[in-house]
Amino acid sequence: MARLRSPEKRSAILDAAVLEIARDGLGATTARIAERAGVAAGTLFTYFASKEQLLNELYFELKSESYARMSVGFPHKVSLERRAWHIWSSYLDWAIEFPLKRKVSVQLKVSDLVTPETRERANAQGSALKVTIAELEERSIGRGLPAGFAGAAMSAMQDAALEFVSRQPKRRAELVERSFQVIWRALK
Amino acid sequence: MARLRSPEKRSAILDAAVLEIARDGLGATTARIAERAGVAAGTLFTYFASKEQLLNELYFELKSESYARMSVGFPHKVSLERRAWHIWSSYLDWAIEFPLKRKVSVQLKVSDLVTPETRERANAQGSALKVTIAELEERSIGRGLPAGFAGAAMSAMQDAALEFVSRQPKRRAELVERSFQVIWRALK
Amino acid sequence: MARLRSPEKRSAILDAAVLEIARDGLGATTARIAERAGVAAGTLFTYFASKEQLLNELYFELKSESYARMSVGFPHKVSLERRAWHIWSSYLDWAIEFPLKRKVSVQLKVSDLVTPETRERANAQGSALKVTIAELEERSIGRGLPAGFAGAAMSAMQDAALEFVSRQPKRRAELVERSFQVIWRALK
Amino acid sequence: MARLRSPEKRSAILDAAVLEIARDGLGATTARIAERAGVAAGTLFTYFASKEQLLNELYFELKSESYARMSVGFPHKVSLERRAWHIWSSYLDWAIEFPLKRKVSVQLKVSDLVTPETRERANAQGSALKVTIAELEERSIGRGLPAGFAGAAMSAMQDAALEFVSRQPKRRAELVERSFQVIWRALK
DNA sequence: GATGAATGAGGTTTCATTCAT
DNA sequence: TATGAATGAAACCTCATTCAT
Repeated sequence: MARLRSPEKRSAILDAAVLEIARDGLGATTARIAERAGVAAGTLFTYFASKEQLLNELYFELKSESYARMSVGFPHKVSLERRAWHIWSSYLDWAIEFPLKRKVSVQLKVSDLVTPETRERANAQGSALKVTIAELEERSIGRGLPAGFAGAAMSAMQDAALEFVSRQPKRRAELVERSFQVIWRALK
Repeated sequence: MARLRSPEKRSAILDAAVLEIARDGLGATTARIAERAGVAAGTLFTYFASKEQLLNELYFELKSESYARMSVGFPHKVSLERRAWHIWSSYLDWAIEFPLKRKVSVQLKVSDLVTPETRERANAQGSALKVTIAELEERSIGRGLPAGFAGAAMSAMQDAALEFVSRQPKRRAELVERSFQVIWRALK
Repeated sequence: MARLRSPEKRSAILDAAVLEIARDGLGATTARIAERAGVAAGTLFTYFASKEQLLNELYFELKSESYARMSVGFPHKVSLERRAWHIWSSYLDWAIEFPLKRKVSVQLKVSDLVTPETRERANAQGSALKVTIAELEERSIGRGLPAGFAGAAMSAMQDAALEFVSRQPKRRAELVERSFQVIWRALK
Repeated sequence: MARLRSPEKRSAILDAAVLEIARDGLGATTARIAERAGVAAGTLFTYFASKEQLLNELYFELKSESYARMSVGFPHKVSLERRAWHIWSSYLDWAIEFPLKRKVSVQLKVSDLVTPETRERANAQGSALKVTIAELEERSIGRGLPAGFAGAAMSAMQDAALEFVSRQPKRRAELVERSFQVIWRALK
């Protein structure tokens, strides 16, 4: 119930959780997570009050991490297409580099263990991208689609693209680009 | 002759599983599933050898059902766009009508409990749609995208669309149509 | 609860029980026994009221069978040593010929599932051998050993001998004879 | 440091197992064993990975204990007969003193739950007795009996003797001695 | 704070037995 | 009588969480 005596230990637990959940699903045990993190079973609970809380924090961290990646070097002053491309490619880079993190992120997203509050906190992280997303949204709305649809569509299409990149890693650069062309044609 | 294994009981168990998994995730207990199905705890195991097998069969059934819905009244001889529209709208109709079934289907898809064999068997069900999908595929391939990408993209975009339909049920018809326009523009 | 519509079926169940118990111990399931016997699970219970009763009857049958083997061709009018040798060798012949039956018989003997009544009924079968045993007993008693000791000692030594015969089947005849010499020297 | 695994608790579980198995056979439940040992059901599994393992360790401990008893005060430098007598009487003392332990030991020996590895480990304990046993063996081998037979014969005869001691406890000392005379006459 | 043994509710699955067919 | 699906108690074992050390 206390907090953060050692940030390294906290990170170790979260990293271990990714590996264990990737292997065993959300049923991954706290005991195994702790063991892989190199801490005792009980220690886990000094950093996270419960397994559910651990899972929520993990979701938040993963989302934060991917948003951070998209924000790095974000080109604020270029054309909408160039900015969309930045989002598209930098997210895919992250997802390709850390496939387990992405896998776990998806599992958590789909599950009911992650609370609405956590989802909201997580989404709030992407502030750097908001202007760009907003511009895309306006176009969508202009076509009668609800707010948020453009972002959801991009995200969905990225999931599809990732499937194929993971099967043909050598065509990675090409696939990332071509798939962007598809979504861009859809949204522009 | 003794009592025969009844298809109704099997269905009751599968239906109950949908409700319980929708509420509790894949951790839903066999005891509760059995109870909701109106059978004894042990009876569940005369119909499904294990919980894992139950889950696999459930995935298969849900996929079959959605494919069946798309196949009903499929217009084999109309334009590609009209056929794509049929698939688009009939799947969304099913998903909107049975939101829990779709939710559970997604949970199962993401999980590792569903074996590759089951996934393959399930996919093999959609034969009626193959010609149409194949035509869409050809276009994708023409643009340097791998086989299967068009189908995956449609499926991903449908997931996105569903989010919004569930939030604004009254705009259902409109949203289904507009979102089709988006994906069609992307793939055509 | 009824009885013996078909003696063949009864035998088939008992035979199947031997095989299953030899493999799985007394925890062998009635379902598997029935299956191996070629009858339905429920049928077993028209021949034996309960698993416990089946086990008791099985013990009785196995004992009867081994006693029967010892009684066949029993030489009533020869020397005590020759009669003891008949008992010794004919029992070992049976045990060597049906190792699973002997194994199961031992498991049952040691267990508490077999009631005193069954044990008594079973022992009562060996009437043909009584005169011989009685003569051996007298000698034992003469030496201050209690009634029954000679029989028990023979039986115990046979168990020991069987271990070795099963490991070196080729020396069977020799081992049977030598071990008899050992016990005979002890009891004569 | 956390609580350490306590040898007392381990012993308590093994002791409880003896009592429960003596009463209910190998089907004795882990829950009851734990309860009688005064620990929670789950605790049993921090000391023994599974019921099967518990049973194997129990067999080993019981064998060790009886070997230990035979080794105490073992007279290495007296005649073979005197040494054999020591083994004979000290084992019977142990078996008479702890009839349930002996009963359970027999049940385990007969069952297939005890692995060959455990049996071997258990037998390896009796090293102090090896010289004596070896001398007895030589005599047996001299008479054409296989190695190990003398030990098996003694053991078998002890089982027989125990039956009678348990029925007539008052004649204990006498029966132990007389039965030794029987086996000694057989083996000398 | 860190540890890991202890807890005990609860999970999946088995199985002897019953009973509708 | 024979069948085998149905039953539900109970078995073994797991695991999130607590707490003595």
